[in-house]
Amino acid sequence: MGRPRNFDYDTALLRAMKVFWEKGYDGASMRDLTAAMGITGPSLYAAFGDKTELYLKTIDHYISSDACTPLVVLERESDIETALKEFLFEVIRSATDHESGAKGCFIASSVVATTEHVEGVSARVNAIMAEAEDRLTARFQKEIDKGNLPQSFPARFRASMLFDLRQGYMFRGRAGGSKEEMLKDVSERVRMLLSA
Amino acid sequence: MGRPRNFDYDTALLRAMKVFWEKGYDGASMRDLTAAMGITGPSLYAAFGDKTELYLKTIDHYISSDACTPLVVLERESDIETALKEFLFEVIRSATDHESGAKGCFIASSVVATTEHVEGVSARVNAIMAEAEDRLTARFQKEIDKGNLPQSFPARFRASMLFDLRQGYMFRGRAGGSKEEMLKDVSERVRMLLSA
DNA sequence: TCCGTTATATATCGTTCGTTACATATATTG
DNA sequence: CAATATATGTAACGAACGATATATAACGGA
Repeated sequence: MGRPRNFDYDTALLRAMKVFWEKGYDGASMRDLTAAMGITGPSLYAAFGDKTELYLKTIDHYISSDACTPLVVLERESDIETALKEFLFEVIRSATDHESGAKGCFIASSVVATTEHVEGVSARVNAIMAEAEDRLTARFQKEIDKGNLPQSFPARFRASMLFDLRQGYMFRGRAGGSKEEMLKDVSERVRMLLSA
Repeated sequence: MGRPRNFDYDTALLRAMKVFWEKGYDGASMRDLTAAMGITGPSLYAAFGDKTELYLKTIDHYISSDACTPLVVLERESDIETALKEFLFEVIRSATDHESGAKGCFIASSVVATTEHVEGVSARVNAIMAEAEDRLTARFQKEIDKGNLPQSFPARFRASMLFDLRQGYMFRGRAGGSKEEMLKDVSERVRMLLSA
């Protein structure tokens, strides 16, 4: 009941995320946000709450969509070597070619800077880290259980290596590194990750 | 000639870095900065220029001191396995125990967010990345030349792996990860980095 | 068709922002 | 001891900040 809003909630949220991603929490002004979202201040407050609430909503959106895309790819592909390559392809793609136009990783490049300063950020960052490492570990463990991977390194160890390599790619993307350069040694990285 | 300043330039710069590191460029207000530096606004402007100039000076300071400490350790130690371990120890230490009290890496956790938005940042970030990768590569190449390291992976490849692992540690540090947890698998990471 | 409800647009609130005049204090130089 | 030069502290500038009061517009239900 009542007058319907004449903007799309998810589209507006995505545009807000792009602004926070590129300018950071403090660098993104309400005027930047309303301009990018195509709505007025009161509409923003009515739909998303204040600036901090909007910020947390963009983080939740990123976590539940963009951040897990590489994980889905990794879990879908049965061959571990192919799975790892496609995981890294997806990581590199999102670091350099995100649909929003922003570079790097929203969490690693922008959000993490506010962990101590904006309430609720730390919990979200730790949650997504834990989930990612668990799912990466499960994928390696599955391969070990099938006998396709030497036990010389534990699954959790390979997972944390892969997770940290991801941060490296995200840093490179944010710093302006090219997709082509990052793609160069994916095969060798996979070979090292699977080494005995 | 003229009245001497009654604060220490480098000490004030270090305190400014801590503020930028923890709060980011936009999150750090001039009042935050002057309070932490123990000086007044006009003194800050006279000694360091405006906010952006001060910011760039803190970046230069970090690059020329903190950022290269692990590299120095790596180059000093002759045994490659020990060198890599101590490099990672130093990375983990600076990610979790920096004298300023800030967590993570100033560049990776804060500065990189402003690459597109603050003039001069991008050039500095790219310069320090290039230097770091060159010095890491040189260290691995030296070992290959001595015949202590298989040529199965090129020196530059091992270097970029190590560099990206560093970003992972820095991310963990910023997110509140503990030193002890990070130290756990240093030995195994070194083993994998030296694998054939 | 009128009412209750929610969204929208305009205008503006008080606060904080980065920055700077201005006057004063403390050094060196002649 | 002047004269000059630089640093300091106080106070305040205009601009931009996050947030909102108010009035109007557009829907569903009675």
